[in-house]
Amino acid sequence: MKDIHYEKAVARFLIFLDEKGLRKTTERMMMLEEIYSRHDHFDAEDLYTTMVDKKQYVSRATIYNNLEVLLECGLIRKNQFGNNVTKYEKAANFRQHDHLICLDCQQVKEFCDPRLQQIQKMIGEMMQFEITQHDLLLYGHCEKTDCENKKILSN
Amino acid sequence: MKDIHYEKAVARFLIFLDEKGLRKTTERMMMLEEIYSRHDHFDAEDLYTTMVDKKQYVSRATIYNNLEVLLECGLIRKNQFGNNVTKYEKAANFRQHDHLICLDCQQVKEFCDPRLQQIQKMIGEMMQFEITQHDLLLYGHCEKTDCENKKILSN
DNA sequence: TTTTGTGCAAAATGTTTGCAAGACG
DNA sequence: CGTCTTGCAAACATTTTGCACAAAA
Repeated sequence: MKDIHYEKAVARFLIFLDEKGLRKTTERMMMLEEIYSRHDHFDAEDLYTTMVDKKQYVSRATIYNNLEVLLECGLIRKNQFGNNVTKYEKAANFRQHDHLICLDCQQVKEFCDPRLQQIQKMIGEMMQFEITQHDLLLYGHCEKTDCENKKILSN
Repeated sequence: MKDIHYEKAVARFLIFLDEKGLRKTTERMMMLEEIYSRHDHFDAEDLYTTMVDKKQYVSRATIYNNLEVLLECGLIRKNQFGNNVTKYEKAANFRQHDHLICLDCQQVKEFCDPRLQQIQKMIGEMMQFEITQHDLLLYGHCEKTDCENKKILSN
């Protein structure tokens, strides 16, 4: 749990809070710890319920507020996989990657492709945009035998 | 307005409705016509208000229902550009394209890159997914002089 | 005439906001 | 202490649902 990524994230967060004149609150540190112990794509409600279950009491308002702070600090990444729910994942120290979503069982896999950086650069020049980030979503059907039931899961 | 794309869309829609045993209602045909006369990325509410303004009375429930039908028929495409609003655009007879979004003024531009098809194919084989579609979002800052004000527009 | 589709209003979902009370610096 | 942050509940925005009535086939 207390791995190197988490330690680095804490350090970075503290510096960020200081630079922005924001306070180091228990809630913020608890959220960072919880997020860095997860390996999934979660939404605000997931985070809220897990934390409450673990007796790490934090209100929804605080969750929403600080997801914004963590996002601005670059410690988490925001995603939307086709439905209207905003999903997050920890971000620092990990390679840029993109997502592959199964339309039947909603599982999300990750992959990397270096060509995307080239595309991003080329399109930016061509369209006269300063592109800061990309997000490639591939949708399809996975090969799990128990998938074709089209179960509706939340992730 | 009554261009070739629209005519083809109508034909395709009628066949689709017939095959699925769905009915050809006034509301469905009005929606298709309105959508094919637009050239933007709109949401359910945009469509609702425009149609009501034009005295093409359709309820919100009907809008939502039939956006699903049109989507399944492949006549429209669904998008989410970072906020929690589902945007749509007409789809038939147009080349696959992707989107470039300005984080300041929210304008959306379109582009094509053939390499994406290759990436899609390769990743599908590698990850053992049958990939049916992709969606590449590039985010950045456009070069409009009046953009940096970070105006909040809806599109 | 039999269903499917529509419209309305209520409910459900996800997120934001206002404000009093609490905690950080 | 002053101010930022939290927690609660109410407000909001978007989408879904239940049901009576209308209209395709």
